[in-house]
Amino acid sequence: MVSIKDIAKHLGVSISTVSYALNGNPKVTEETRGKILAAAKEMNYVPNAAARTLKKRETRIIGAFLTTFEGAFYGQLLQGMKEEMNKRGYDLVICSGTQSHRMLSEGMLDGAIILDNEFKDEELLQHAARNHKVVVLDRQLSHPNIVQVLLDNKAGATFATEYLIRKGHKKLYAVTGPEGSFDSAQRLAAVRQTVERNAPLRYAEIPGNFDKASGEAAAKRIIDEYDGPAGVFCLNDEMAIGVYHALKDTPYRIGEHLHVVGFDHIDITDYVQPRLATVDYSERRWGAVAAEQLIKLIAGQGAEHERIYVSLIEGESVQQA
Amino acid sequence: MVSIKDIAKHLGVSISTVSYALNGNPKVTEETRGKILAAAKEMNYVPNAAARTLKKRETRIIGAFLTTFEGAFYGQLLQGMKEEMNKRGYDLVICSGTQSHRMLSEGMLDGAIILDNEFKDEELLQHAARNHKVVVLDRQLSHPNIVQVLLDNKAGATFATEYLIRKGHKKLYAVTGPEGSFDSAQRLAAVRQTVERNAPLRYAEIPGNFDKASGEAAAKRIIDEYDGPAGVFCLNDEMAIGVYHALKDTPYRIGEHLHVVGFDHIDITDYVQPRLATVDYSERRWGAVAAEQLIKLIAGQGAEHERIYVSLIEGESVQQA
DNA sequence: TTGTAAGCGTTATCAC
DNA sequence: GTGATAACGCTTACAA
Repeated sequence: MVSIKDIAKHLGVSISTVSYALNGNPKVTEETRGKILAAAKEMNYVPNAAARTLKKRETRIIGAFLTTFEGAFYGQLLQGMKEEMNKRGYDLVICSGTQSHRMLSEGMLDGAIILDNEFKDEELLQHAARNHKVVVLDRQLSHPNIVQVLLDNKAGATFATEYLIRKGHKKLYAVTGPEGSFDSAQRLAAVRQTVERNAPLRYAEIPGNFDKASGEAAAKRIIDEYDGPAGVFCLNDEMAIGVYHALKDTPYRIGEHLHVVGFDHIDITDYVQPRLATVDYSERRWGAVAAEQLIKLIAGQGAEHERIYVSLIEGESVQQA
Repeated sequence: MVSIKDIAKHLGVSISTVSYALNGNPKVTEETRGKILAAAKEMNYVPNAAARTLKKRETRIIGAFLTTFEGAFYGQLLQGMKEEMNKRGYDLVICSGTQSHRMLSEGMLDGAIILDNEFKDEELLQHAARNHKVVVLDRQLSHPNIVQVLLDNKAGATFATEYLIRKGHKKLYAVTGPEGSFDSAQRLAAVRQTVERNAPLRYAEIPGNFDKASGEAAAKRIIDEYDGPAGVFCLNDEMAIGVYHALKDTPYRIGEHLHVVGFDHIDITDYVQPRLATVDYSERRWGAVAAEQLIKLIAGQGAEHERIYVSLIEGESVQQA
């Protein structure tokens, strides 16, 4: 590998001159800079990130941590992050799994955006305590080096539940997310509150997992105990799609027997028949805001907790009771 | 930041002893190792990746390069890669955009998997020439440091086209991918060959872009010139979904006026009505094989070009003509 | 304007 | 079995 030392030797200048020239330091004359740049190109010089990082203690790389790469969910979010980071001279890499946590602790990343509830609070706090910067998208965590950018789950779940009630439904189900999910917990709390406010209503919760399979399972249970039309709020769209799937080979129909609302407005919701009512928000914006706040945090400019607003999209999956 | 030097000082041993202990070198006695490990934990020591990389010239991180994070496509593929890499002690990060190419050239990555046709052949060859290892999923490239793991596009496209023909369709459309796409080019070539073999047929190509919008546009054009049922092979599923969307508010029906086949078997194909016929393959396997070959390449064990086999999934989107 | 040199945190080679 | 010490490639005072 050719290093600045090689260039220096080749040109008979010192390595610091080469370094200055390469970094655009105005101390070096246009002439020498030109020569050095030409030699660098000619010799196929590429800087060594490890050496630079060791010295400067920054990589200009941000990591986004996801629980898994699977699922139709994250595209726009990541794209929003990436564009925002690139604009500001940072690169984004996407990581998943416990193994990858070392990249954070070992200093390969200038900051992290967390959307992975398997990442332990404690680990994040410890990381923050080492003066590293973190944005969390999936929990509340109080530390000067941590900023939250959270969905307005409460508003979304309230909209969805009120929508079912407004349409005259007196029997409601909520299909929940997995145990540790912050989003699920927040949404569920809002559902309960709304249900109480509109008492009396029949209301039951079915534990789900945010995946299609658990949506199907929930649908089966609902059918089993069917005694008239019911409103079903799946706390995310994937599970709602599971409900559609489960009903396919039964006499039960969405928008007639089961009135379904989802959450997330994933692509497929616009394509299923009948169209799924869901809670919408801009994934892209979510990502962009998270990126923006993280960079502010890194730059030492006061970053602030942010909330991403949501809205209800009505659909034919819910009809008047 | 606490370094091995600090630990050494704290314990009154030399830094080399600390390094040996931390790296499990059997030279150091159990006793000293124990002390050192305890001190390291207590002092909150974390190794510095930059320093290690500078010295060892390896990161044990692999990068997968994508054109974009958007689209419902890559989840299983990446998951397959990740699991395979983790098994072998490597980490995977996902990168996108030209900016991120520096991570490759600057040595932050031990290898790369490329699925991004905006990545120039020339750049990859140059990288390979520097003795870096690359697996390409989206092109053919001949170099000892480059291995191809490609979909069997030819088989898939042939299956799809023959399926339409077998169902009695005499008027066929192919909706293509973007200009530079290797997959699109290969699929299209197979379609043409199959069409020729089954002459005479009416056959037209509509340029697409592998996204929904271009599928919708294609559908509009097909409707405009409609003069009887037609078979439409969309060279990927996303465009096929676009066709579904475009027909929604028209009198034309999938499986009646337009008989549609896609490619990729993305999740949504199982959920749309009528179910979309498509070409299936194991994304997960594709990722796993790519990872496996890359690691072989890095280890200097003869890696080989691989082909990922595909199969046709029939669907109600195609009916007898 | 350019050169010298220290140092970033490791690993690894060599003595002891 | 342990300890000095020289690298790895770069940035950046400071000296010339």
